[in-house]
Amino acid sequence: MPELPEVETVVNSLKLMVANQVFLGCDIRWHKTFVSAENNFLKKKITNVSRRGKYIIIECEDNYLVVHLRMTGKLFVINKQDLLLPEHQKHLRVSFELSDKYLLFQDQRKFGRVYFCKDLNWLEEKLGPEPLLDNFTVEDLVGICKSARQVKVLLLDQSKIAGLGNIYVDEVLWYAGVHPQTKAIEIPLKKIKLMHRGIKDILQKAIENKGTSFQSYTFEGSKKGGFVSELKVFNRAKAQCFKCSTIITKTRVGQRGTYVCTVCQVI
DNA sequence: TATCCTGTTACTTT
DNA sequence: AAAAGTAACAGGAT
Repeated sequence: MPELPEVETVVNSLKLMVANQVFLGCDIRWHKTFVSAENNFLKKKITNVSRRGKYIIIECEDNYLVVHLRMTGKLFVINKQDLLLPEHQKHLRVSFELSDKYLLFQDQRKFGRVYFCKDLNWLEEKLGPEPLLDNFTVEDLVGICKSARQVKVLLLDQSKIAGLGNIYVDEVLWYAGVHPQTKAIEIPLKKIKLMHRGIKDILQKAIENKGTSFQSYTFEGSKKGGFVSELKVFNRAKAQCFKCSTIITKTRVGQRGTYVCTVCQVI
């Protein structure tokens, strides 16, 4: 479910609710979810919540709690008296007791992870640039595209560019008129510029709509993002292309379901 | 009932 | 370097 815009939405809502709250307790219900050996964040105050790629970073004084939602993770805050409600206990993997709230991590498929760490170097080492920062330029994208890999697979590689997932890569490539199986090195500069524009604009618009909710993604427990109605190709198999009316087809690229207009997006 | 599908990532093999 | 396969999981759709 969650790509950059969804993670950003979760971070924005969390920020307001957990600022200055202190970690009082931690209840790990599914052992594999909490990866780190250390966990001495108890008694520490939450000083900031931010995002790097698809990772949520909860800063507590000089330490960090890092959360990756993977496919079905949900991270949200509830009032203390609501902990035992069935909808909160369902798929609950970790609960953190805060000063006057609970921070819950639910995860149906158990792929999500929570890390405790003393620095973020390991994240910086594995993640490419943040696409929404002004310092992510067309030249950066040109550099990334100096590769013979299929462009969709390349854009999904978090070490090349951070935050894009299956939905937004398909949207960007449709916007730019690039077929997902094009070898990146063969994409003309003109289209790389369009991809760059698409990455910035589509992610930004998705954030404004609080993300794309298909099956499981929600924020603040159960609120849904509204970007589904703005999608141009993703999940539109057998529907008409908004540019040329051709029927959108679904294929597989890099083992991922991929939506494409074979007329607008040529290799 | 059985099989296939899913918005992620890490690891191994080819 | 790139591609392909597998694995981690649960549950909805076909």
